[in-house]
Amino acid sequence: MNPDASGAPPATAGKTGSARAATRRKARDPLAPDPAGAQAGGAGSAEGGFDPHVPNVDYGVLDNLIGYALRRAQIRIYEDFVLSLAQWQITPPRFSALVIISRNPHLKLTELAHILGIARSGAVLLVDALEEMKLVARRPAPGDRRAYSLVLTPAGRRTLEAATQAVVAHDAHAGSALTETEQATLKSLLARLAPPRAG
Amino acid sequence: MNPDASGAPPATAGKTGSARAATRRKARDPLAPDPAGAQAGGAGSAEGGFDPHVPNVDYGVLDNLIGYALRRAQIRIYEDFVLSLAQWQITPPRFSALVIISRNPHLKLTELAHILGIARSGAVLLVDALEEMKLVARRPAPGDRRAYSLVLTPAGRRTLEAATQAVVAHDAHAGSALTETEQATLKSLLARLAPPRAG
DNA sequence: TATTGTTATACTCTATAACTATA
DNA sequence: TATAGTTATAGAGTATAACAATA
Repeated sequence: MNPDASGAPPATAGKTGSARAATRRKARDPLAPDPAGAQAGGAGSAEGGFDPHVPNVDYGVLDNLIGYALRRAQIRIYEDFVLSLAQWQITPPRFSALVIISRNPHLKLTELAHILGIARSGAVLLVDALEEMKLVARRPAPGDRRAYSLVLTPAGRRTLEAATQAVVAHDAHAGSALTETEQATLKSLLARLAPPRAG
Repeated sequence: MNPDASGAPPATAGKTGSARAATRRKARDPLAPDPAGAQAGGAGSAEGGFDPHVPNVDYGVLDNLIGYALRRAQIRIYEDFVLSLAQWQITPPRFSALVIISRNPHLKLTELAHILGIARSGAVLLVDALEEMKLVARRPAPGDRRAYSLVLTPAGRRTLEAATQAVVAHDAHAGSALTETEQATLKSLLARLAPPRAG
């Protein structure tokens, strides 16, 4: 199934002495091929590449919905976000993971999964990729030989710093049509949207 | 590949007299199984089920980004949106398609694909599902025997009306913490976000 | 030759469930 | 028995490319 599952030899056979001493395999490359150009509906997003708001089309209720306006804006920004990180082979989930690991070192995989809101199995794949890129390292978790303790490598810190600059610039561009005050208003309104359901 | 590609017999062999007189096959069921409960990271969304904002976690830059606030809000709303349509087996892309077809009858498949921002092949699958649900019909396109003309069936109109009510209610709930004025402000700010890139 | 709808195929992302080694 | 990480498998969504019928 995996394009490189074929002959990839056991990489790091003998590890320092923690967890599974697993035979890490190579992770694949979410944005390497991308023969088309656009990203939104392609590999990176999966959201459904909605809505350039085609002229002379009646969008009906859709145009009255906050949710739809949100979605539209989010898709536009998301595309650009992906592009701004493409040069480092960093996808949005990877970026989030790097930031979280950076600010909360020594998380375990399960904790990372929980924070990112994904399944553990997904976190494994994510960390596999980041580890192969030499940005993140699995370290033995003190006191629990089942677990890993995730940290950024020096290269990871450097890359994250550069990527963060790009992201911040991207975000500034996204909001560039708004004043500082308006941006603050927007954030505060967004935070008050769809209050977490009680049930 | 398709779970029900096995024995599904040719449905409508002889059609009225347009397009391919194709042998339509059954479409699958995006939200029928859903053994878990939550939708966000599951089948419906694909966005990555981010971010319940776990306490005692440092989110670093993420908390300063408009894009991230947007994403967060969008995911929360999206989950709820999916749930509010689940009883009709209508997913967000299906809802959009129904609305678009309703407001712009007699679109061709290719036009629908363009409006929705998806590939033609995806539109085929989408319409397959809606047709099988008896909500949409392919009619011969006058003047072009290659093409179909998409219309809502009576059942499609009824279902769309009910679903629209649910969606509107959902949207009202999503914005319920905001005043009317604030909602208007939010929409206007969103519309000004990430202006379509010139290039 | 171009276009419409279709089909086949592939790839990404995510999830669940079973498995292992620890606890 | 429960938990951490892993692996296998499956399902939804999208895309590209090739094809038949028609323009």
